[in-house]
Amino acid sequence: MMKQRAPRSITITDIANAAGVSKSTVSLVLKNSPLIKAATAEKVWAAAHRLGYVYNRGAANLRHGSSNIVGMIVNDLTNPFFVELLIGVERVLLKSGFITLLAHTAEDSTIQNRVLASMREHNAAGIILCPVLDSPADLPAQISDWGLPLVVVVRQLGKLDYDFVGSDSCAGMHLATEHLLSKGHRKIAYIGRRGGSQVSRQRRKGYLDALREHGVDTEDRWIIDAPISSLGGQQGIETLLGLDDRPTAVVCYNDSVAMGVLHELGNRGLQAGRDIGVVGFDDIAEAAHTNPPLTTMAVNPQHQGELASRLLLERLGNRTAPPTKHIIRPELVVRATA
Amino acid sequence: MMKQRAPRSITITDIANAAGVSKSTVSLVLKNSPLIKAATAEKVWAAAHRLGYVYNRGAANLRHGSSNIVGMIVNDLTNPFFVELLIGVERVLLKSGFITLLAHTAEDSTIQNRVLASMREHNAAGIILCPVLDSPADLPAQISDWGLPLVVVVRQLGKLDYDFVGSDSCAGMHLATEHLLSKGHRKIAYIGRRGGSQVSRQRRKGYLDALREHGVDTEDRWIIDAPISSLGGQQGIETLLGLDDRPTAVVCYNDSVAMGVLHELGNRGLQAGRDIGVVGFDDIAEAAHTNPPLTTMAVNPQHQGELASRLLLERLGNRTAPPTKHIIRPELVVRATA
DNA sequence: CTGAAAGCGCTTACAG
DNA sequence: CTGAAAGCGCTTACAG
Repeated sequence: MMKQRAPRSITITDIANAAGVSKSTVSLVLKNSPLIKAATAEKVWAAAHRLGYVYNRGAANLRHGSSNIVGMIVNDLTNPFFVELLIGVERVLLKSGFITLLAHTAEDSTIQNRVLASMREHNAAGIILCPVLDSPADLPAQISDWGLPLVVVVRQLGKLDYDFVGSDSCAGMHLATEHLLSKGHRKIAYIGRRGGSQVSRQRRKGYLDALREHGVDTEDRWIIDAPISSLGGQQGIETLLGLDDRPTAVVCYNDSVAMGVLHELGNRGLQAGRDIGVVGFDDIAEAAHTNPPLTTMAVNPQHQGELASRLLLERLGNRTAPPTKHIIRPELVVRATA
Repeated sequence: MMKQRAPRSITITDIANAAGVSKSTVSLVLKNSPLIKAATAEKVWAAAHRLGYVYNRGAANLRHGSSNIVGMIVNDLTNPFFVELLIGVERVLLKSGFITLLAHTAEDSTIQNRVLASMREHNAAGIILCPVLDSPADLPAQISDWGLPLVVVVRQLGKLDYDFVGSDSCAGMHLATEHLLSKGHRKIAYIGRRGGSQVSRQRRKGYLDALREHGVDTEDRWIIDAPISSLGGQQGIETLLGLDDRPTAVVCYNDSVAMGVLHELGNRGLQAGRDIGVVGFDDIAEAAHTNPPLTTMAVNPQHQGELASRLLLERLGNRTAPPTKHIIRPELVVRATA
């Protein structure tokens, strides 16, 4: 393999000279303009290939003041939910001729700000943002004021006056809890974040509402404040099992938490579905392959990713249309844990 | 929130006018050149902030013929191994002022080619590539010939005459198999791809070598050809359990496969570690939280990602240095499954 | 210490 | 149907 300093690259001027036409003509040919005579176009293409021409998208972007780069900002790639979301986003973007500038904030708002600034400097065509937990409510407005088309995913920030794709956490948890209720459970615990984000509050609210509507009491001790992760699930179920008045079922903030619960149950020789009911939220791909397979609420993250990209693409076409919201209604997927 | 057409953006010319200096001076100030008098610099910064200036990195890149975009091409984000790798890559790149253009090929070489071309058009500073399975052996040479600095990760392609970060699959599987041997197992199966990539062959070779060296026979039927996924693991162990002469342990191509095995075992009321030995490969984060916790070979994907970025950064600084290879030696992590 | 000028590689009116 | 010219926002010698 030859390693070498990148030689001065071939430009449309080189092609123009080689083909005996003007730069303008070359430019027109490259974008398949119908203005150009077929014979001329052929000559130009031939020269371009012969010279090994590579289109310089940066230069073109500078000239016409736009770009085909979309910034995707994700807070937690450690959670498969967001990976599936990303895959959905990437797929439709690529198909539409866009390319994805990815940033992972790891729930750190300093990184989020830095990354946003960087995407702005790179003149991104638009942003798909899954904001970090403590994002200011006016972040969407701010980004819009920069002139950057934006779609927010998963986590709502303040009032929904921007394009948004997410799921109905409250309705989902309501359904999940009712499923447990319908299976005869009356002592139903919850593992998730107590305070914090809208999503957290909505999910807990769905759980609480369902219990109340069915006249079922809950113990405050059964509502566990734990990190949103497999580890959080482990700790949560550990606490619950240590109680003298144990719940018979538990609804988990999401599948990651539920997987932690399943794991800890397994450690203790207990089995979800037989010894204790467990339901998750998200229906990530692994949920079908846990042990035992997880009953959960499907929100189709990949589809949400696709929706988000399409929304952004539409927004690119019409900057002044009123904002669109896609709120996925979660669907119960009954497997073995409840 | 005000939605509006992006107004003509503020440029250094605007700042120059506002601050009463020349464009050249503004440019120098923006890059903190020591040439400029402090008082002048201050005046310029003030004007820049007042006007809400945003640096146009594309224009700068065009002018000085470089960029701070690094292309990262990943074949399977569905496998947490690659996500951890990506996180490592992203972290050091961001810290060094670079930004990651991500592409997910989903093991499709058409997408890989398209994405490579796109990154070239975007004038990426360099590429970190985890190639799809059927990539041509001369792909690294080709990319280098384009003048694009490259580091290949995980999967070696042809001869190693390029920067590379990966792990020693053969040694790793050798260790994994010896661990099982040391636990008294003599009937040891393997679940992975039979043909295919270098990595596949190396892993199988490590397994076979270890058995041979210890004078232990294997049955051809115990070497299962299965997809590299949780599902593949399920299918593999299903086949093995259906045999009249069952193995007592199984070494898995990677943790995803092992997790499938664990799951299927659970379905049948069997327990890894007690009823059958299981060892994985990669030590992804979940491996510590499977049920039971997975014994596996640690190769620290996040660290590999960091190494890859650093290698690329070094390569950017010196295009002619001889290629560097980092081959991680896998380490046995004994947990509960063997 | 600062400014005038040229140019990175492209596109876009405008002529003809 | 094609070409000459201007310009996107920046940086880089070169003067002074």
